[in-house]
Amino acid sequence: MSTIRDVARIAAVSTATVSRVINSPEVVSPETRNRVAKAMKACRYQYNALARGFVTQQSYTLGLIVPSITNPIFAESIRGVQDFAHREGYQALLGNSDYEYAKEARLCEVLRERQVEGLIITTTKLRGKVLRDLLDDHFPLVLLYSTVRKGPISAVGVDNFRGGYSATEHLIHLGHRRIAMLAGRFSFSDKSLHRWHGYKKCLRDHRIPYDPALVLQTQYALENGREGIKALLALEQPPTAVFCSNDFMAIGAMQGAREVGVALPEGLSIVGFDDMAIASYINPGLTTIRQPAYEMGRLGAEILLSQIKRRDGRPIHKILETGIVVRESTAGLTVCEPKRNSSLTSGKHV
Amino acid sequence: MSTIRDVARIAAVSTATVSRVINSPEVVSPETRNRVAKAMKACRYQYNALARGFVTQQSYTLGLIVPSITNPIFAESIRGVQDFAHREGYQALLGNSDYEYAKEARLCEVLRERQVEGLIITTTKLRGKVLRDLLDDHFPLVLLYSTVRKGPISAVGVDNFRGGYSATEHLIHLGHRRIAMLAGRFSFSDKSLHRWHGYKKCLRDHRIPYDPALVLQTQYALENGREGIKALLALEQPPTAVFCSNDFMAIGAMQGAREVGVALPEGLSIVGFDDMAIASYINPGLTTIRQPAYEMGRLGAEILLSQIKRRDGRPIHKILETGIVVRESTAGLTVCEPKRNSSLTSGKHV
DNA sequence: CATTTCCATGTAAATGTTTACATTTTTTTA
DNA sequence: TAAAAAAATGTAAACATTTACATGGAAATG
Repeated sequence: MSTIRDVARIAAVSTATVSRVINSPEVVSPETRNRVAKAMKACRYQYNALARGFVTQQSYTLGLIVPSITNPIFAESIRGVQDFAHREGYQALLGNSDYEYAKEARLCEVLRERQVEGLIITTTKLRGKVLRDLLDDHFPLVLLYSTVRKGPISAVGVDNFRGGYSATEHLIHLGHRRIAMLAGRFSFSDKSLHRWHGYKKCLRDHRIPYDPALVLQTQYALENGREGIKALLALEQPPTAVFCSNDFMAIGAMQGAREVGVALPEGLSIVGFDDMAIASYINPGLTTIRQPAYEMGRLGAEILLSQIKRRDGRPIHKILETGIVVRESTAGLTVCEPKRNSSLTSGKHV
Repeated sequence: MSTIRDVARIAAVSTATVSRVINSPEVVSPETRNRVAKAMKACRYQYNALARGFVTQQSYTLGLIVPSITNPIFAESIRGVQDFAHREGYQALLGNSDYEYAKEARLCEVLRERQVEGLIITTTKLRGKVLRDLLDDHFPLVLLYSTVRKGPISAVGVDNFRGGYSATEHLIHLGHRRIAMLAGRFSFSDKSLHRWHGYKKCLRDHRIPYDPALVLQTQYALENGREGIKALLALEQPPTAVFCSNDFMAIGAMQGAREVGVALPEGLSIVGFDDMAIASYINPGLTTIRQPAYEMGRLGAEILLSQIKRRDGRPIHKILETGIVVRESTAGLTVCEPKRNSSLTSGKHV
């Protein structure tokens, strides 16, 4: 691979001049500029951005850690981050934590070794060594899908409490009283915890007793929704509606309900969280709480880059709006409950 | 940020020794090793992997370009690439081409400037300047979701022809004769082209006349499937079955069919391609051609890294197996066709 | 015409590691 | 115990750029 030196030799100028035609061509005379351009072609010169980063002490790289790249909601956020970052000349090194704190920690380490200028993390543990170390070093950092609204770390997220509240309220307005929740594990996901708080508060506001048996903590995948709903429907007093911590769980729950013969939405109303693109394409269409995933990523990148530029800035916290999207997976409580229950216990349905 | 030099000074050794305790600790005496370790702690030393890459001329980074990160099938492949790459100490810089050749070209450029040691690309244009340049420079390169089985570029993919053939054959065996295809645009996607060839060949083998009116080229997203199927169902002689170039289109087609009142699967059988995780969770479950997406990514990374290690190696081509996964979105031709048609033209259905 | 200003270019140091080679110290061998 | 071998450490150059500063010549100014 040829270097700036080769180009300089061929064009009979100094390396400084070559560097100048690359970085500020207007400052070098047209003739030399031309000569250098030709020399570059002649030796198939390839610019080395790493070497530049090495001397300018800027890698123009940022790190991005999400729990699961296979979840389209995070994929959208990744797009948001990349779109903004690319426009500013930055690239992103992407990592999956798989909702595991150890992987998150390891990723932080290798990304920092690679001199990322900042990190965007959807963290699995808000009070862990990872974030503390980053903070101690005043390392530019933005939390995504965050629940924090103040404190030293910049963060962008949505109002999960309110999202949980709206979801539950929607179900209550439809006449439901026995409302279950399929929640992500609170220990990995403070988001899920906040949604649960919203759910509980809404029940209380409507004088519906909270029944812990109706709340199941599991993981965020399709199969967890499927198994979770089966467990709930097998209860002595099964729910007539369920609020799921994300759309995967909700879609899993739909399938699980179908498998035990519960008709949707008559036999069970389901609300999800996220509003992934596919939510309006499944049958019945999924009622869900919309999160502006792309926008969250974009904004996260914007905040991070501003933070990188002026490292003394105050932390920024942004809470984006969610909204309930009502589709066909939720319906009023019409069917006679006892009947459904008795048929459920018999284990066969139509 | 403190450097190896600071550590050396504190531990009263040379920088070479510090480097040695980092890279081959066994070669330095336990006492010095200890002293150096302490010094590192003392000045909060952070290893700079970029500086190392600079001197060793290895970035331990590879570039990965996919058409759409929001498609879970590609997300799975990304995971496959990352899992293998990380194990070998590599990181991946990820880029989205959005199925646009210009973006693909631009990404190649910036990734090469960043000294990625190799590229894994799901290309949108097999015979373009991008790949030619890469090839001319003997740049380590692996094509993913590739249709090529020979030639100078390493590639891993599936047998798209056969996939298209199986999908069509399945529909024919169910009794369908009017089988449409919702295809990705052949100009961006040679995969789609090959699937179409499989589809045509299968029709011919079963003496079913090929009707170009039943083949629609569109993009790969949900809404394209939805609109596409509506166009097809509005034909004078609508299809009774449709083979879609990916699962998004198929799921979109389901929704589109529902919207014009066609019952699934009785009124229309649908076959997808990919077998994304959600395919077995929707209703009806999607019959589709399975692609080993994760494995493809993993294998691509493996081939690329082997290529990086010995750059003289012969190109490697791997064709992975697909298989049809039969679910509920396809059914035998039972309903009387004319009846459905007449009701279709009236525009209202149950 | 002498001085100042400006423009274009060159010089050389700096960035944080690794590593071939050299040197010193310790251990083994005869 | 001297010589040889092995182990531990040091020296310094190299990697591809950028950039502060220097330099020389041309244009502008008095």
